[in-house]
Amino acid sequence: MTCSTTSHLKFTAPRTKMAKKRKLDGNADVVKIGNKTISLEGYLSKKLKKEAPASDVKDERIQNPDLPLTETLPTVKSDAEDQQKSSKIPSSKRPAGDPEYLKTRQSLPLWAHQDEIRRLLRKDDVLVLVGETGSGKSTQVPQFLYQEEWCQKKRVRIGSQGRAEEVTVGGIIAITQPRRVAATTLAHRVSREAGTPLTGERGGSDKKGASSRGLVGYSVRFDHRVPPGTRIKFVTEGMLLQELLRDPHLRQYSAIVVDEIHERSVDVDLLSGFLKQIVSGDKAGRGGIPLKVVIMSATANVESIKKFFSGADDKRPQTPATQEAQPGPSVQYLQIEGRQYPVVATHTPKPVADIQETLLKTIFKLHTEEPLHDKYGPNDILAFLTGQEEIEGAQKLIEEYAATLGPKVPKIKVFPLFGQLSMEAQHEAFQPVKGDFTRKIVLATNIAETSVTVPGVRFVVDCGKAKVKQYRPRLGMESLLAKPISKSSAIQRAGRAGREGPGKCFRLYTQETYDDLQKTDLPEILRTDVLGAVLTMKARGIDDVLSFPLMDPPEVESVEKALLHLHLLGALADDGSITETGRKMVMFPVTAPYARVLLAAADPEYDCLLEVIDIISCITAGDDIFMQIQSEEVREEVEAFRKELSRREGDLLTYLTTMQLYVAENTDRAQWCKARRLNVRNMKQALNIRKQLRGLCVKQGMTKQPAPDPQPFSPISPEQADTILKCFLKGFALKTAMLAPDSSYVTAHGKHVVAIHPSSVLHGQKKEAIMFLEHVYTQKNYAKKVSAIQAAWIAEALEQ
DNA sequence: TGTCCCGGT
Repeated sequence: MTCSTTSHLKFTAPRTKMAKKRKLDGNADVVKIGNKTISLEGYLSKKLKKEAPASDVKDERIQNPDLPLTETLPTVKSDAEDQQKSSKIPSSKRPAGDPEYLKTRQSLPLWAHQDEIRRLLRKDDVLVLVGETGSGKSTQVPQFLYQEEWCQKKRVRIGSQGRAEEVTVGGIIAITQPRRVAATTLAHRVSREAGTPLTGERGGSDKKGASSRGLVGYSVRFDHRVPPGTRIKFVTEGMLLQELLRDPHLRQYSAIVVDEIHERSVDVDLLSGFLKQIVSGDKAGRGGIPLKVVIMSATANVESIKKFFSGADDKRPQTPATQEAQPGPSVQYLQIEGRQYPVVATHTPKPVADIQETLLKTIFKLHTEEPLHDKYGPNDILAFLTGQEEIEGAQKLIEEYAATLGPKVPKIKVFPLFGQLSMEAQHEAFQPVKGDFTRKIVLATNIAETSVTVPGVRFVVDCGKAKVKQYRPRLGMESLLAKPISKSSAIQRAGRAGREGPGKCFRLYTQETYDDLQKTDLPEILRTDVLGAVLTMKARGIDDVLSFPLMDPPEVESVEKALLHLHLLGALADDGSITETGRKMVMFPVTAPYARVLLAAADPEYDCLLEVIDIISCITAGDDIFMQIQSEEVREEVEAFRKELSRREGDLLTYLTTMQLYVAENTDRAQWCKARRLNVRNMKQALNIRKQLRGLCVKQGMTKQPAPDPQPFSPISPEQADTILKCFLKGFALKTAMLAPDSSYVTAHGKHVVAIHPSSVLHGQKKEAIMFLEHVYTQKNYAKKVSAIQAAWIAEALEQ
């Protein structure tokens, strides 16, 4: 047999070398790593190579295969009415936009639809807009609308004759985003397109450009740029919910554009409910001026969303309130093509037994058969896996096998990509790979599905699963397990191969498995503890939370559990109305139990507010400020440093010591973190949260202005430690466990066996009783953020 | 005795 294909040649060359180098029991097609043996035999042979390709598996073209890929420039015909309207605005007041960007804007699929969008919103108040990836909806829609007549600021009289007041309504369009980076980068992009500056903290407190007016602004936590004259404001969903506390009628806005609604965060579900109430209400709170709502989705299954806003879907129990509700508004609908290259998806002919093995084979088959570059750019590979452990295992396998390949085979560089990775390590995965003769392979979790875009990707490998957190209200705990993804998620993953040129997606599951996938993911509100959602509603004036409009209402039992829990925390009175305590709790950007602990800490009985703020700042800053240590050598080295941080009372006091030493360190905090393997990004975030919480507590009169940093470090006494832990029990009385005779921990509430998670400083230790802030089922029932407490404290805490 | 999908106020 002659080796006629180059790819085969490429593989034959390294085999002898690999055999020499790795001494693999005489079988060159076997890779042995740890206790795992993977056979590549057959797969790389010509025989199988003829069978494997797409001929015997079904192909599926994803997203507009017929779309012309050449950029067409539609001629824009503005109608007479439009020209007349815009000519009334003095040209000096009409930002023309930056001509440099005009050509690019005109090439967007959305550009040709701008008159239609304006017309639909003049007619009705709600528009559902489906625009697939690359349509330009997030940047263009607000620019099309802000000069509309209905979008101008107006003075109106509000209230009955006796106590009428004149207020300003409208003038600004808000565009909500699920993530901070999206809100800030979109704002920068639109301000450049508009040719106006994006400067000024809260309308101009910084020196440079403080007085310069701008069209575009943004507002996310810890970062606000709203120049005077802002008409288009990008915000996170959570930020707009927060504004809703102060201004229930959203009076400063003429329109709210809800972007990426298909992601279905709890925040966007709540926001949709409030927006539905505003658009279908009597508008008295806005002086009769309507609020326009544009709902934007990247996926086309919006039937339920349309029904929700038009009121045709009333799933709520029939109560006097729902029966009297007015008929909903009419909802306009528009679908716009995306600008994606076609992606061909292939499925495996048979179910895959070993994901790692099939992943390795798929990647090396691609690597040897496909060119490194083509006219569209690099041909890199992005693989979707479930978690850190799987990614690191796969990386090791790929690197070991790649090292055995001969000099004629292109090199491979593997980049892991998951949330807990440092900023620099994540950044590396986005850079073009160094060296012409190298292919980039990114092994990612779901972070690459929505949160970040890896450039250069033309091949996607999809394992078909993702880890999903699910709350179990009956058990009061959550699970984090790998589950099959939805069809919509599979399509989204495949689409990542078609951003820069025609792509291919290799699904490591069968066509049949794909066909059986759920159409969409379960929205977060059905997978999470609704405690926070219920408190959010109560604080915004919703008395009967069960009749609040939600696209997917949680089970009544879950809501009732949350109401009881809030009552136990003192946020709700016996009649279900919100208490003073509850109103104070929602002011804090932390979950209800933490907010309760903050309030208790200000009580003279405990008097440990600054300490509690330090602890809560560390906990809510990210997954964990302590990074996991891989190798044994590093562990010994780091343990020496970490010893001075850890406290025998457990994780909470360890966090406190860490924060106190961190702020006392005044030479090189980054280096200090590095030596202790602390996540620098999370520590900086913790410091931001600490500053915000301190500010809020001062404002609430809970404490006087704390002394500025750096303060000298003085360790907490055992008595003070007891007080702090008792204070945390005010929020976490139910999350406690006692040591049983068989050395297991049994929870006080529910009598479940829990194990102390290996990330805890108390892992492997036996204490009389423990308190834990998190309860997650993964491999086992794990207790996380654990502290040692006295058994007597549990009864004491439960009595209150 | 051995570990963590992604976001957000």
